[in-house]
Amino acid sequence: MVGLVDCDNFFCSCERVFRPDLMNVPVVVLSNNDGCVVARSREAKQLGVREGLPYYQLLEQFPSAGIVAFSSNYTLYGDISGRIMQILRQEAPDVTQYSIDEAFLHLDGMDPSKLKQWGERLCAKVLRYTGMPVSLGIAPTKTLAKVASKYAKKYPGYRKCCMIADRQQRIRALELFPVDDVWGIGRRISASLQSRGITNALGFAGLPREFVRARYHLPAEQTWRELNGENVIQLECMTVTHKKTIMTSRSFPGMITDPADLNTHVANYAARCARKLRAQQSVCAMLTVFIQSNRFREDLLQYDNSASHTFATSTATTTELVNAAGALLRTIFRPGIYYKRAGVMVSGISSAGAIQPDLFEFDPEARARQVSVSNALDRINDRMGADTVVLGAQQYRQKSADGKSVKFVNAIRRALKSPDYTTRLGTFKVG
DNA sequence: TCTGGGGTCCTAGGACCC
DNA sequence: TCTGGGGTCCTAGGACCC
Repeated sequence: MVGLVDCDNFFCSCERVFRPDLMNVPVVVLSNNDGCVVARSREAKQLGVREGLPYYQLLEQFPSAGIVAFSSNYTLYGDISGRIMQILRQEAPDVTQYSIDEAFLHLDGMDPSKLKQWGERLCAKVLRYTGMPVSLGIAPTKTLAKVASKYAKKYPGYRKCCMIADRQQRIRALELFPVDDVWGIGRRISASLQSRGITNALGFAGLPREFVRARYHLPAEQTWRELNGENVIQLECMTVTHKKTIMTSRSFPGMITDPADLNTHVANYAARCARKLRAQQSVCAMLTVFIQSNRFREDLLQYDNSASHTFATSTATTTELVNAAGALLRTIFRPGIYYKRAGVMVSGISSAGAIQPDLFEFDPEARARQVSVSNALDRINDRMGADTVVLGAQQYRQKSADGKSVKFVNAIRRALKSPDYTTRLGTFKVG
């Protein structure tokens, strides 16, 4: 059997851990720049707050609903996630973290007749130790465990743990389950199924396998098999060791026309990619920069372009990535465009221990210097706080009104951020 | 005024090879 | 008028996920 642990309204629940006064209050968490709603508490969902709703529209549509909004606080969420995973690893034989708020439990070898009770106790323990409500679905396959976890979440009678053990329970569960809620069935396939009159998961599972394969391709066929009780999605495959691409991108609070400003953003994204690469002991062979205008402003000239650079020798040093990104940006920058978003992506990722040096251009001493500079940056920033030391190209500047002085500004708007309760004692007051 | 960010895998089609 | 066949690799785009 497989278990799926899923935190209830994860980001909102994290905010509530240190704000128990919000326990029955509608809460939402916003994306970067306080742009859109990315998480909603149960109360907010009941009010009809859609996922992805722009914050300004939320204010317009729910002026007096008493909704409390937070900027996203990924430091807090990551830390709480780590604490939950730690408890799961203590209690379950084998755990695969699937996302920041989900983990699969490999439950072979455990007594099936005791799994339900064991699961209830596990969820209660996570709640007691971390303050986070979690739900657990147990079933023969991962896709069915996902189904079960949604029932566990929805109906209090399950005491946070729902198990699909035999054929009859499976049929019943799928019959009452909307097909568009099935893991692996997205918007497109769901729309196509609806047009054929298939609205629940059982209808999908009852289609001929060959038809599903031909019409919806391999991933949907795997979902079909999983719903029919065949375990095809392997836990091992999902154990993410090294990411194959790494991306850092942002939308800007306003719009940008100045190439120097744009360059500062791109330099920071490149530096962040370099940091992420080093964190997983990797190097990249290729770097891509992309810039975009504001797609919501149809009255403005639209522009969307990207360019890539291949390194002679794979690298993860901040200096090399920032330099390459700056050079690429100069090739695609077009004056007169109001830029809204930019990003840096690195790919061709391999292990830092197995670098293939370029035959003609490789300079071991220069490389060693770059690597030690990057390592020093990491050590300082780990200890003193992110972005304590950055390259000159990464500095955001804001001139004073008289133009005589320059100060640093935060590029991201996070006006409603909660304190980093669990990781930075100095940032909030007790009591 | 204000509209998120970061991934994975699959498939089709073109480039290229012998 | 005639102008092969079979294979691999790469890339862009689609679909999905959280």
